[in-house]
Amino acid sequence: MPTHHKGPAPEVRALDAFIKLMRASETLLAALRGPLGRVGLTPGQFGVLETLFHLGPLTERELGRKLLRSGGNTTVVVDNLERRSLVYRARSPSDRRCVTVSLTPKGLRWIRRIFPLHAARITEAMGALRPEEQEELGRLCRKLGHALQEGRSPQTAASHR
Amino acid sequence: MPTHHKGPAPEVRALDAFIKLMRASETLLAALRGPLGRVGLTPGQFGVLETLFHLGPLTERELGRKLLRSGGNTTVVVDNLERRSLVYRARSPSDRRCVTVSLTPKGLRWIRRIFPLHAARITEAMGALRPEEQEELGRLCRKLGHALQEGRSPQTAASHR
DNA sequence: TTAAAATGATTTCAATTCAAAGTATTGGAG
DNA sequence: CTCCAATACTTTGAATTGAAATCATTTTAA
Repeated sequence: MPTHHKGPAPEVRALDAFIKLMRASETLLAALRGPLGRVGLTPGQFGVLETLFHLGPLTERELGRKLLRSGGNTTVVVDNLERRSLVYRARSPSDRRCVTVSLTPKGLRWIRRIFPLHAARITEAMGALRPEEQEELGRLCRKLGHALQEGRSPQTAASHR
Repeated sequence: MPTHHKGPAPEVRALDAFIKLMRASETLLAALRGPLGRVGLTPGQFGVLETLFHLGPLTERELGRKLLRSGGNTTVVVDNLERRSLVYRARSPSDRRCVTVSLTPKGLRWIRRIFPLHAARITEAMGALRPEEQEELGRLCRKLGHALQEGRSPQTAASHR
């Protein structure tokens, strides 16, 4: 059930690939939401914890940029994690505009416990593709994503580096 | 900036492909949200209009299934479109539980005008990949998506048939 | 036929999300 | 030094979401 659109071949091809890409990512996300929800985390919250886990404390701005989320959204998600004592904020002494977000000991324990399960689930899901296929998929997505960021958007903007 | 995770090679490979897939689809979606927003439509609303445009009137259930959205969500999005007189509901006479959603003349004009622009924008974005690459990407995503739906989820579930 | 189960839609609730406006802080130009 | 623009974050408003509960209707089974 690809595109139901009639038009020039390049357009049909592009729409077709686009729809399949969207469906795959939505289906994948849906498959992960269930298990994550069962431990009481949303994908957004998990993303924050995971990023802090792998990269260490970050400012909200850096977090939002890594996760491709707007600033306003980042604030809210961090709010919700802070309410549950999984992360804490500390205003930077050098630049008092910045807020550094860090994992609490509780948050660290949490993500240490959850992440392996999450990784295993992703590995299982991606197992539908052979190793070379996974690599090729990654390569194509990376190429596409990078090309798009050269003509980027306002607030969510991902300046490189 | 791939996975920052150390682990068995298959796991690193899967996580890496996963992240790139997610980023590509999110970046793509972000690139389309701006223009769509400027004409006053959210991606969800656009999805409903487009689906009705290409497939004709559908029940809410069918709509939700096509768009991989929960029933509750479908109701709300259709509510919002109905408020703007872009679609209308009609209870099915044969099975009075079902509600058929159709485009109004106004909705039809709207989607006829918007869709070509949207398609052009997608075509342009996907232009970052060569034609064969687009096809390969589509193939891989389709394979992945289909495999996932064999072990699906509850309410959004995509029962085959 | 009647009771129970299943189905389609809706409502409710909490969280996410973006955009846009607002606030505090910093750093630079005059 | 004093504004002023840029930066980092927060708030507000509207829409999207999924999950779970509810209601009406249909179908099935006893």
